[in-house]
Amino acid sequence: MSRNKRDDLIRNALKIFYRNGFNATGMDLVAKETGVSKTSIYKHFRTKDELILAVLRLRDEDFRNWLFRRMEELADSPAGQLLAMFDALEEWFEADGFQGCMFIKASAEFQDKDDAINRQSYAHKELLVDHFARLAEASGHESPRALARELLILKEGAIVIAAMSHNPAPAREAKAIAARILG
Amino acid sequence: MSRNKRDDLIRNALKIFYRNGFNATGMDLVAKETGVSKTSIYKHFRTKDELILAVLRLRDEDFRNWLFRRMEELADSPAGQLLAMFDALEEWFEADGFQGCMFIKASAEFQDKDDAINRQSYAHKELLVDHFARLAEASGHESPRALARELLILKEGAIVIAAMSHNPAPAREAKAIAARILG
DNA sequence: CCTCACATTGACCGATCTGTAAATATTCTT
DNA sequence: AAGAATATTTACAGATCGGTCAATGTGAGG
Repeated sequence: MSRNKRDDLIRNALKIFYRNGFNATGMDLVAKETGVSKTSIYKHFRTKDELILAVLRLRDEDFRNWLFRRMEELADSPAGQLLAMFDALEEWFEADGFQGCMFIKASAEFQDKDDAINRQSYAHKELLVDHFARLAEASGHESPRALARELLILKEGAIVIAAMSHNPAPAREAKAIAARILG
Repeated sequence: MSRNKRDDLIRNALKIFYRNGFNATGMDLVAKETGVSKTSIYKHFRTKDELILAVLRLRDEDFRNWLFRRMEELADSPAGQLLAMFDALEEWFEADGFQGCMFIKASAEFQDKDDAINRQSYAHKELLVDHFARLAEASGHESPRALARELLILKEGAIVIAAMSHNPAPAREAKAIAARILG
């Protein structure tokens, strides 16, 4: 299987897991929907967990690329970008197929502290904080790390409530808070 | 089975589902750990989903009772109680067996918009908002509902990050934000 | 003590779970 | 084109899934 086909497999598996959940999705369904037989899948991933980890790596890249680029498109200054994050989130919440944060859901289903899926899910959040902290520092804020962690809390809270309520409003509500702590 | 035994069953099932997850916990395990045979369980709950709904009803009562009482114990004024919520959360995050919010996890595993489990999970959050809004109104705040929704976002964000990172710090960080928007 | 209603049980059902083995296509090298 | 190496498939294994049934245990009323 070429690298390309393997990437297609991961990308298709991502859609299925995001739509259906991890434990609720059997490998038979993954095989059927991706058009790749189970044996071939297991040639490249020793276990279902390894496939999930590969899916989460792809999701991490995709999501950070999308979010950071969108923040740049929506604002010029670092502080403006941090605020614009919530506009980007609102677009996401309104998009077809929005089902909440894949990492929160992965962490919820694989909640063992030492589970690789759990650790990798939190690593994604740490990468977000790193980026927020860089922007906060560039904007001349004192204690950029603390600000970055506060923004992460706002972002995750907005995602969780938007996903549960099927309503994008939490993006604006979180933005209102962010505007106050950024000003 | 007496009402008492039925309640015991629900309470024990709660512990198992909270520790193990919903889809990952089979009814055979529930039967074994509660000491009640599967047939007896299914006499009282027609499906696993109905048992889960009963578990979530109990959790809703338990959690709101605990949180609201703890807020009252920690502060007198309505505004003080809203701020003290984050101290109560910190205690929860530090407690043995803390595994995040059961409703967020239920919503993550049963994400269908029309799923009863999903709707009941969000209903719990709405009850929290109602209480926050009453306190916000009693504290003389303008737009108490908006403030209540903002506090909910802070609370959920703190829970999610605390659960993923196995670190209670988000409680203090969320409290710092709350102090600013309450002042 | 006997009976009847009910609670509870171990065994079981078909479906589905993750993962694998043997057999078949396909591709690459020479 | 021949043969080695690699991909892929079908079929299946053993375990577990949610849920059920026939048989047993139990307690109250006569």
